[in-house]
Amino acid sequence: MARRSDHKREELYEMAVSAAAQIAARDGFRAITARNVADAMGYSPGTIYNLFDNLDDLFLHVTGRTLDALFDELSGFSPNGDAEADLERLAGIYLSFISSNPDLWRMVFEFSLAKEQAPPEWFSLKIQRVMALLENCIAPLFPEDASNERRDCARVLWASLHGITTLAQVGKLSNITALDVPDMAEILIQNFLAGIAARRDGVA
Amino acid sequence: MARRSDHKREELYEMAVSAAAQIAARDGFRAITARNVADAMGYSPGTIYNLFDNLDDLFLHVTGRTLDALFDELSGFSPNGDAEADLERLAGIYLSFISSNPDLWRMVFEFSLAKEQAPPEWFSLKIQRVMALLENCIAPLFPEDASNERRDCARVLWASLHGITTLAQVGKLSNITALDVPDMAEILIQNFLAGIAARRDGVA
DNA sequence: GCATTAATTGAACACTGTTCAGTTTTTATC
DNA sequence: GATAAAAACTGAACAGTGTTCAATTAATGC
Repeated sequence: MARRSDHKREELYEMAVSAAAQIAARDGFRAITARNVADAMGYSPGTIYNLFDNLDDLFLHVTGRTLDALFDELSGFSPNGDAEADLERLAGIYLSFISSNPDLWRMVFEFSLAKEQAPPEWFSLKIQRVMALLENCIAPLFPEDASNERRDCARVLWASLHGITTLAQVGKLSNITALDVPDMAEILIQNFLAGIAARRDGVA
Repeated sequence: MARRSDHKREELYEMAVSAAAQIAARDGFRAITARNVADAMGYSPGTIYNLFDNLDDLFLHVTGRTLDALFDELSGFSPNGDAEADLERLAGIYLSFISSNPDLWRMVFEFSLAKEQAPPEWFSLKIQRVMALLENCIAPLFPEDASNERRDCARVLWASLHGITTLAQVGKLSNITALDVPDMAEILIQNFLAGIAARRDGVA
């Protein structure tokens, strides 16, 4: 009862991550347990600890794959210079990705690493790729030498969008937040961009 | 080994909620377990199930108390009519509350109720109280008959602020979000309000 | 063919939320 | 005051969790 070698290490890794993702998508991410994933793979729990340091490590790889899927979804997008239209298109893709993978997306933020611990670099890079897309959209609103400001505004926008989506997902608040997510996103984008333009032109 | 009656029901409730809050503040909210809380109270685990339906119910009451504490903190505040200054003052109180009670605040959002289940009314009311304060701050920016729009904007602002604070707390992203929370909040508030003003005056 | 190394298991440990029969004390009734 | 009913409290129990690790087996290197 040992050493089967039906699969290579890479295959096992692949099986584990996609089994976990499937469980999360079907039964919620709390249903990802060592024994559940092992069963889905047709292996024993111990094998998972041969592939990953612990369950948190597995979670991290699942979220990594989720970020890749989002980037793939977004990579077909290219801005055409109208900041508001671009941003709303980008946000549309982003929001529909999230709403069709709610539990996978939630994992990205809820299974954070242990306190004080920085994420591995490959993980940070995955996030930066997405941020860069956003920055490109709003670039036309800024003078060329204001790259810092541009970056800061992109971050604020991203964080704000994130707040809108997470609040909507928390069932607790859904009746308070009667507006649906796309409407809220639109209000955010329109006003935030108008504000940037107005302040740039010294209107405010 | 039964029926001590050293404390009334109300006192027990109080003991349980504050023991749980203390544990969360000290060791993180994952350290709140039935046996931990019971030990801290000097009672047995079973007693907790005499007071609450289950641990989620206890969590809900802890977050209720957290919301009350926030409201108390905010209740000294009164707007003086300058929307931006008011909002930044309000956000300042809000942000400093969160940063001094990070784990308690995280609980408010991570221990959401079971899917599809609406929160009890008393819980929704606690949140609405906080929202109302925010709405009052930005009221001067809107014509009197635009109460819907005003409410929607307040919600978007709140959600956005929420996004900024949660992203900052997730250790994973703190190096990406190099800006600190108050700076991001300021960027959000300034641009969003300027946008509202500009759009109202037909500048955009 | 033999020794080494790697993969895989399943039992075990300490923990978790939750239930519930049993015990004790308080309260209500006569 | 005695007795019955109700309420409070316990601790053992159950099924689940993450994680470890000796034991077993198969593949590999020589």
